Amino acid sequence: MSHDESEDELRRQILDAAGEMFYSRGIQNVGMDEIRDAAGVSLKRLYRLFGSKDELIAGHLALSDERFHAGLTKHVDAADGQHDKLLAVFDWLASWFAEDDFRGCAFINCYGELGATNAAVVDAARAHKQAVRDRLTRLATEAGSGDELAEHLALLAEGAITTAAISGSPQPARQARKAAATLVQAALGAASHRT
Amino acid sequence: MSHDESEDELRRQILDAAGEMFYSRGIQNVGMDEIRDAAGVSLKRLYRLFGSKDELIAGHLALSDERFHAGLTKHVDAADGQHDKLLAVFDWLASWFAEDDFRGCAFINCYGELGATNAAVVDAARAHKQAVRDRLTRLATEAGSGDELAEHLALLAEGAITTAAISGSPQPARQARKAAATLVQAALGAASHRT
DNA sequence: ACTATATGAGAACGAACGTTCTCCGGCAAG
DNA sequence: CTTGCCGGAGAACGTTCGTTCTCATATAGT
Repeated sequence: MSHDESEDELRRQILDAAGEMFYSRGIQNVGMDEIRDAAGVSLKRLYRLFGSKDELIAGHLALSDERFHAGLTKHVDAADGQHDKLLAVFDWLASWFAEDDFRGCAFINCYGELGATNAAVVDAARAHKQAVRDRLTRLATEAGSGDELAEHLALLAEGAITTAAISGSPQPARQARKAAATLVQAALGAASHRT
Repeated sequence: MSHDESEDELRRQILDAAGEMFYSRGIQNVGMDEIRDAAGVSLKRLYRLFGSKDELIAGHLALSDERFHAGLTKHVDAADGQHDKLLAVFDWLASWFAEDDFRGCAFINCYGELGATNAAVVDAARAHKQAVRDRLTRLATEAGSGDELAEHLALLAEGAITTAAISGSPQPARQARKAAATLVQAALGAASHRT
């Protein structure tokens, strides 16, 4: 019952290797043999820990979601003021888009490729996007606005992600930020006039 | 040099059949044999007309682009006033999202699946998205605003497409329209105050 | 009628892939 | 040292798929 590395460490190591290849090349363009090589484990171990490629995909999406929220939290927490915290979301997008291996949203890419045949992928994508909207709703509420502003900002962020991916430029983050500032101004300005 | 059906008709017939399957199921989940069956042609004819699956993919994207612009034109032309023409874009999105086989943007789905291995797909997606932004820029200019508003509306539209696909609801079109109205108001209101 | 070309139906081929199996070496227990 | 189990390396298997080939048939030209 004792190993050189714990099963959790191995799982993480495999998900790291597989995830990077899944994201950069598309899931169906990565074979289990390549994952075995990149992770430095045997096929037997790989299948003992994950059972099937579909489980690996599910794990990859779970890890992506985790990292997404961690990165977002870090940027938002660093901003001062509830107004700025809302806009910090878009600053975080800018830094994400500037990463040299940026290739859009893992969930959207996965949805396009596998959504029609793998229900778990659709569920994971839906849950992830819903969680993002929920976070924006919380931020908007704390800033004194409501659901509607949050949904609008979510649409801007979503659009910026795919536009940045396809155009290959990080600029959409800045444009989205500017549009977001206008919407925040319109929403909070109106609210503060009322109070 | 005479056939029952012209080569152009056959090409269209094949692209229709292939395109529907590509879009609904993902490209790598559709085999050439299935396309042959659905289009009712022989493999030989299929390969004479297209040469390879990659050419079929390129043709599919070209046809998707054509239909996209035709549908958009129809909706925008039906709107009265340059202000309403800008917002008509989002009404058109709403009717698109309500189609029962709606599954997001063919270009984005294709990009996620094949972008890393097929440069033609990336080029087609980039060109398509750029063309959409150009159209919005034209509409925004005619409405008396500039590039910036057009980029912002493009981000909203883009975000609405993927959000509608993944959430499975057409509602993002309405939300995007509302946000767009706010942005248009802010941009044109400011402009008209200046004049 | 005869030849030559073209076509359709589908078999065949070669590669890739997910998954399982074989074989062998190492190691712990007795 | 022997025995029995566990794990690694990778061969093997069965399937799928893009593409090409075979062969029988139909048709056009002379």
